[in-house]
Amino acid sequence: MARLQNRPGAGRRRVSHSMDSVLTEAVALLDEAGVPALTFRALAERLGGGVASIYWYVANKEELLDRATDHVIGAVLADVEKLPATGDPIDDLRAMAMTLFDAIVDRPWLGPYFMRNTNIQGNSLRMYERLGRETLRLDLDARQRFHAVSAVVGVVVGSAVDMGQEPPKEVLDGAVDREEFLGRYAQAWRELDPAEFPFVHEIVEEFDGHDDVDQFRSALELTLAGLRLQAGA
Amino acid sequence: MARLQNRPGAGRRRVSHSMDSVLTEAVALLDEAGVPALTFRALAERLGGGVASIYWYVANKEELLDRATDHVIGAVLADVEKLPATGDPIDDLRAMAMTLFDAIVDRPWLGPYFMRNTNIQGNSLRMYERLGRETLRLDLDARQRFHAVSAVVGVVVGSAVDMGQEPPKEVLDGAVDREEFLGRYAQAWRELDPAEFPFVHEIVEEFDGHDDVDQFRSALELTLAGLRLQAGA
DNA sequence: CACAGCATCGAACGTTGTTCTATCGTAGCG
DNA sequence: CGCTACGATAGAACAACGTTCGATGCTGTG
Repeated sequence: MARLQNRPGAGRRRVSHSMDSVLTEAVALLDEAGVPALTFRALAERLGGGVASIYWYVANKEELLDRATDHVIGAVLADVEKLPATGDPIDDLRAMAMTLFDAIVDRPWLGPYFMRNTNIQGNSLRMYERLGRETLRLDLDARQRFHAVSAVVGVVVGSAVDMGQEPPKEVLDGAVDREEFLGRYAQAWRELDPAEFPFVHEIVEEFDGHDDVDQFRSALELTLAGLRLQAGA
Repeated sequence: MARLQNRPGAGRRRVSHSMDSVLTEAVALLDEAGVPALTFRALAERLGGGVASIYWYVANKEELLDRATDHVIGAVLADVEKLPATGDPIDDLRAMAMTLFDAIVDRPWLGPYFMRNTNIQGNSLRMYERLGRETLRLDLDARQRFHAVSAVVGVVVGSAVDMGQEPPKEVLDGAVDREEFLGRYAQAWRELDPAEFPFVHEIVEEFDGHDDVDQFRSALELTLAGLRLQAGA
């Protein structure tokens, strides 16, 4: 029996891709089941082509993730630019941060990759610029402006990472919903010694069933209040 | 020739471990070269034993990372508890957050895993309690306290994640130092169109050679200022 | 029609987390 | 002293992954 070894490209119908189709399908996989679902094999199957072809468009998986991230940030940037200006830079900053956060709520996989490599992520850089431009209207020096934007981005990413950590996988399967997952945690907290954990007992009812968006908004509000104070506005 | 297949445990001298030795060596690997360096095979070799033995102590890699994280957070917690109380809860909160952040600066791999699973991470939970206890002395309601601690932890983790992202690997190899790595980024930014990126140009000199600790401290200060305002103190 | 080079592809490689099953070593017991 | 049960250890095998290799198809240009 003849060995058909090392005869690549024989038999199968060829398929032609494009950077855009690669990223679109990559994002689709990420949306469906997060980062673990984005494998070169799964992506190739979805594109109807071979695994190695993808390497013509991206050098490695890291670049694939960076480009996929920037791909969706492009749409978010468009949303941000459509936001009406209120005249108050801090109000505008809040609106932009909320828009950005909403996007990450929709796509929890975004969190860890957002703003990771502005060389590749051109839209992320534009987003950074857009946020920073608001600080130009505040009475701050360059360093304060730099730190202010870093702080706002930090709040967004910090909350996003906190949220984005996949619940062991029962939730992804749909076997257990988020509510129950949180509830189990809360129950474990309630059973702690109240003398040793007074604070945890104080807030456990707030934690149980809490809304991530509320949590984020509060954190953002604290930062913005501090910023307003700093700018004397 | 006799096949020596499927005769495990034959020949090699047996080694006995302990939860503590497993975690200590795991942390050593993480400290040396980050998360990618912590493989079950590398860890087994370091312990002088077999790969599968580690699975008697932890169910999987996730749990290994959670336990390793909590292992070092235990030491940080001890540092935090040694901190002198100033009488001002917000000043104490700042000191604790700084201590926590310093630990993450020393061990960048900590960032993404800190506070991930308080079921396993008992020390992280105690740290959370410790931070929260300061808010009990502020004039806030339970929800505000919950959000305040979340915000502070968010700032720490957000900055830590931002910092912890391994520079492509030239820096890890020591071929390029952090200074030059930042400088290259800054250079790329300087070459952008000033009309399109006025903010980036405004802050590029601040970015170049900036100190992560400064950046973190500023973000923390904004949050704490907002908190002080909220508590009316 | 030949050629160049862009784009695609199957197969193979090395590494990883994890599981399977066999084995060792000792504490308890008669 | 021997036997047994069980806590603990171990090598080999497996499936999945990212990545590389070299060959092959396709298409526009001369």
